[in-house]
Amino acid sequence: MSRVLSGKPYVSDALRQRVLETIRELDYRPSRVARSLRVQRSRIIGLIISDIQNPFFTSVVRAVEDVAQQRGYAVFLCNSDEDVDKESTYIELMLAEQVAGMIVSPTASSNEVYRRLVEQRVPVVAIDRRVDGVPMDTVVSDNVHAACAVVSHLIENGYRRIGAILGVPGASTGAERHQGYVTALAHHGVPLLPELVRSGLPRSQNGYELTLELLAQSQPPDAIFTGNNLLTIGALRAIHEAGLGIPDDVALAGFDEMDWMFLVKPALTVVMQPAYEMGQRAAELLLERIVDPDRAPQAVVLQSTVKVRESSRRAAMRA
Amino acid sequence: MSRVLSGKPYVSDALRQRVLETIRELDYRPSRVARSLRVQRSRIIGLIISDIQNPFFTSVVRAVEDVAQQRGYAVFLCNSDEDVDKESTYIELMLAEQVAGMIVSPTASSNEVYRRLVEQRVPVVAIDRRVDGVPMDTVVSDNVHAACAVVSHLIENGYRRIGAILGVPGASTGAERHQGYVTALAHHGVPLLPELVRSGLPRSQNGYELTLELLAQSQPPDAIFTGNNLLTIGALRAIHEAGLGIPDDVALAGFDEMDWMFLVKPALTVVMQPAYEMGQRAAELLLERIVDPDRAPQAVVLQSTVKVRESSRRAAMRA
DNA sequence: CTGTTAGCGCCTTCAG
DNA sequence: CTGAAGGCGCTAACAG
Repeated sequence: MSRVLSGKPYVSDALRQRVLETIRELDYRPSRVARSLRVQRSRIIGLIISDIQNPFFTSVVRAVEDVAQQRGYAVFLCNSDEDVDKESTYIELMLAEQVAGMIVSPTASSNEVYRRLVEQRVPVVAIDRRVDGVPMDTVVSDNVHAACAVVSHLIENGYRRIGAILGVPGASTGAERHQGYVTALAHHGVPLLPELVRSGLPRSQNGYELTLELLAQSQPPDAIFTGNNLLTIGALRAIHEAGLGIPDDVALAGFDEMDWMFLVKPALTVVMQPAYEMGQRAAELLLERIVDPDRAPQAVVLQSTVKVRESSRRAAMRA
Repeated sequence: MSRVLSGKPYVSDALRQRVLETIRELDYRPSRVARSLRVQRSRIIGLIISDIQNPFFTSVVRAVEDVAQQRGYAVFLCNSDEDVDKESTYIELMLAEQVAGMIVSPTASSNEVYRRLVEQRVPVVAIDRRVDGVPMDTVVSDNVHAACAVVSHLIENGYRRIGAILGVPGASTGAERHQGYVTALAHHGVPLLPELVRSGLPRSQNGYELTLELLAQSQPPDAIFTGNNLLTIGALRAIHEAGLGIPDDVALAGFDEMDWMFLVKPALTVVMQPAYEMGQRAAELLLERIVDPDRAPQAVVLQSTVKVRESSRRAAMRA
């Protein structure tokens, strides 16, 4: 019976038929649980993302699912909600469920859990964010470069008081995008104004509040760079509510997965991360590592797309 | 040992301490797989949604996760991608994984799989969409009424050629929202123009294409009702790209989970479903049914929020 | 209170 | 090629 199901050879056709028929009659379905217990490994990939409401991650999910399904794996998805404790709890849970491996977008760039996973040869891939000091498979995008390109474009269009709203620097994405911003300013000889830089957890509500803070200053910025999808949508809302026009009163440029900014046409420049490709690459890396747990760790850096809109009237005037 | 872990009584404190210490020393972690095999049931809730990229469902996911976590359950999420076969496959998978129960947003309103689940006493709750002819727990929103309210508001603001872009009628949401649209027209004595009604899978690309179709007609609509989040965003994009103003060239009203329409201020009216509450209720119903598999099925209908913006100049003129 | 044991359903191995 | 048996890690039941 077992041999028939697992497609093993050495079974006569007659017996095979008989077994197949009985299976149908009894509406028998194999227990994956028992199988997992026996082989000490399931056909499940764990995917732990830090915010299921962020379209970047939903694209990642779709990609991982597509690759996994194609290779006969199911995906077990958890949402750590930018909470390190939840993240660790879910990792434990995945372990207890005997997942074949996991893909995680780490909430913080240092977390001892990952060292243990790697040492215990648990297949694991970090996506979107790096983990410091642990040699593991990683898929990220070119954050420094993309942020630098966007901010440079603002500068080249005549903006000088450029505010920044970034994710918390605990995650590598926040730190790297901040670095890109600083680099762009330095490169063009534009002074860095610390009072125009804010950071918070990457949620649209924070983007909204931090933008209002910037706009309320006695000398508000003439442009704002947003270092994350959700911060962007929050900033957009704040600027609209403040009754300001984009880009004439204040320009806006930054990360945008859903093309929100181009939809409402206020942005000079947006960055789109290759979310789907990142998810695919992560899933592929994971499957490779499941096959060969001792392969050397790989770090994949994918390129973001920087979309530039023709400059606005005001931008043209300034230039 | 087992008794200590499961918090059973009848264990001396001395022994309990000794066991606890040994557990720590060995870094022992119980296998949920073995446990599931033994008790023939896991502490996992299966959640099968039809589109992970739809913000409505991501809210549902968050809600289900929150309730589940609070009650000691983990959530196993799958994305059926509006594909009946994927949906059935995932249901089988959940069964094979011995989930404690599942919450599903059914892709089609008739699917024999659900009858079997209910007959076999598998705890299952339908969310967002109804399944015909199977007595099961269901959580939906007041689609007919909400759609009717939105369309009525358009009519009361002077619009007469009101187009509609709806999800496929196979899902109960599409059918019910269509009915709300028809009811509103009839109630106000406005003729139903079949050439202004379109439907497709609820994806933004479809909203985009169907809107362009409506706008390309020799007598285009003066307002469009969109029966789904993603269709709304697609319609918004199409209207923008066509260079038309909202609501002066064409008004837009419909379902919108993310407040996109109010963000860009073109909408007269939007409907927001109580996504989070729906998820909560579904999770609660499921947990109740897990406890008592023989309880009578409940159908919960939650109320949507209809947000009305002050009418635009043109709307005021018309009225 | 504590120690032992059977068996959940599967896969692998070994014997026929 | 086919049948039988052991054991994955756990819990429930039973015996001390």
